[in-house]
Parts: sequence; structure tokens; C-alpha cells
Amino acid sequence: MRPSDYKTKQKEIILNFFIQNKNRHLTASDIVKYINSNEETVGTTTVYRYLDKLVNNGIIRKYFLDEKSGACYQYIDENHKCNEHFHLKCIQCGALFHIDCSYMQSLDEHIMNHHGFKIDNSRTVLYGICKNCGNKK
Amino acid sequence: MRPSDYKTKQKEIILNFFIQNKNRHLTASDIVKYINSNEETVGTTTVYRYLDKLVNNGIIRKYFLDEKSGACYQYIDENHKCNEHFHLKCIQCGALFHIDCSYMQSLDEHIMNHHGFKIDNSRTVLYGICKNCGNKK
DNA sequence: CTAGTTGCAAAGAGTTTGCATGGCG
DNA sequence: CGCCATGCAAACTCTTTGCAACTAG
Repeated sequence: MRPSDYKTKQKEIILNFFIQNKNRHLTASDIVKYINSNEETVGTTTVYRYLDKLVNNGIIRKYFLDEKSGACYQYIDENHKCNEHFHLKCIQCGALFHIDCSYMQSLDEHIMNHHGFKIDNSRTVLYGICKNCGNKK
Repeated sequence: MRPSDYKTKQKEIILNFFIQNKNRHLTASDIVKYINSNEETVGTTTVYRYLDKLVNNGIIRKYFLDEKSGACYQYIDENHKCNEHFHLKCIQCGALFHIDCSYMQSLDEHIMNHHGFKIDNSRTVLYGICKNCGNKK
């Protein structure tokens, strides 16, 4: 539970990037790209290893939103609770929408109360056609 | 909607395997292993390509249950009218539940009216923990 | 005969591991 | 100085693509 943990520049950069992007999902390659587009450099291996550590320590959350782009990570902001909303994914253009409304929360409750099933919002994605793509037809 | 489709032995083997395992989710490598443990042989490439086609034609459904083991596929049983209801998939035991209640239909409408997004029920799976697995803890 | 199909080999994408070097404390 | 961290190269897994040979209709 308390993995010896030296302070290094690389770790600081990665963790800061998460904190600055509390509301976004970040992939490992997002992080690598961001770092290398700045002045600093952090190896891909280090990113993965530190990500793993952050997940195990409960600092960030890992999930699998999209088939293609691999794992997503997000800072666990106690104030924001991004795990309490749903995601809509357009099967045409691929856009991902975060949807956070009270209706969806009551869906959770309905499924729990009437079907005995506890939805894991961080894993769940609703697929369909978004407004833009629907209008194009 | 009508992709020219020659009948071949390989396709028959794969589709039959799905039909014989309606209640299970199969990975691409499950299929390859099964086939090669029998008398026949089907190339991995062919499996992936046909899987893709089956998904696009609505014959099977594609899931992403597990981070490590890649995509899962399952036969869509017409008797269950899977396009008209939602699916709950337990991330622990893998069970798939068909959930057909008016509440879920109004969810469709809500998402459409308030978020301009048309949900495709045949592609959408809600992930979480089922009653049985929840009780075990 | 023609267009779809097959499957090997190779390419890709994402992630992990081996190992020698480097840095925190 | 000891031990953890870093990062390059290479290995791995799952999946896709190029391409030439093959086959259903």
C-alpha cells in the first residue's frame, strides 16, 4: 500500500497533466504526445509504469471506452465524480459525448431496484448516431 | 445491407459455432482454437474478417468485456428480439441479461429529445455487476 | 468468367519486460 | 551508497492489410 516512491521530474509531469485535465479521458499516448510536444521527455515505458502505479494507488482510474484506442485513464477528482455519468459514442463519426443529467442517475437506480444490477458507469458506453451524423442523412 | 455473400465451408463452421454457443461470449481466439482442435482449419484472418461481416449484418454482437483478452462476440438470438431492448452484461461472471421494460424505452426517447442522440440498442451494452455476483461479496 | 474469399506473411497499435544506466534520499 | 526509476530495444498480443491463389455462382 505504500510503495516506496521517489520524487522524480517525470512523475511530477505526468501527475500534473492529469490534474490539469480532470475532465478528460487520457490515453497513454495522449500523455506521451503532450510531454514530447513540450520541452520535456518521458519514455513510453515510464508512462505505462507510472500509470499502473497511480491506478493501484487509487489516484487515477483506468477503463476501456473504445475498442481501438486502448485504455483510458482519468484523475479521480473527488469533487467532480466523472464516474457518475454516461458516455455516448457515435458509431458513425466516433465522437464521444459525456452526458451528465439527473435522468441518467435515476436510470442507475431503476436498474438497481428493478433488475438487481449495479451499473458501472465507467465501463458503459451507449452507442448510436449523434445529432450531426443524423442530420447528414 | 446485402453484401454479396458466397457460401463457404469456413463461414459455415464459424456461424455454427456461434449458434451452438448462443449463451456464451466468444473471442476470436476461442473460435480459432475450436476450429483447429477439430478436423478443419480456418485462418485467423478469415475469422476476423467474417466476424466483422457478421457484426455489420447484425448476426452477432461485439463486446469489449476485458482489457486483456480483446473483443468478445455473441450470437444474436432472434427469439429474444435483441434490437428492441437493452443488454446488461456482468463484468464478473460474464452473464448477459436482456432487459425489456418501458423505462428503458423512455430512456431512448430522453436521449433523443434532450441530447439529440439516437441510441442503437443492438450495439449497446450496459456493464456492471449482476445480483448474484453482488451478493457474493 | 468474375467477383468475392481465403490465408500466409507482414505490418500495426498498444502494452510489457529485460537490462544497463541514472538519480533520489 | 543502496535501491528505485528511467528508457531503449525487443518481445508480445490482438487485429488489420497486402497480395497472390482459389472458388462459388
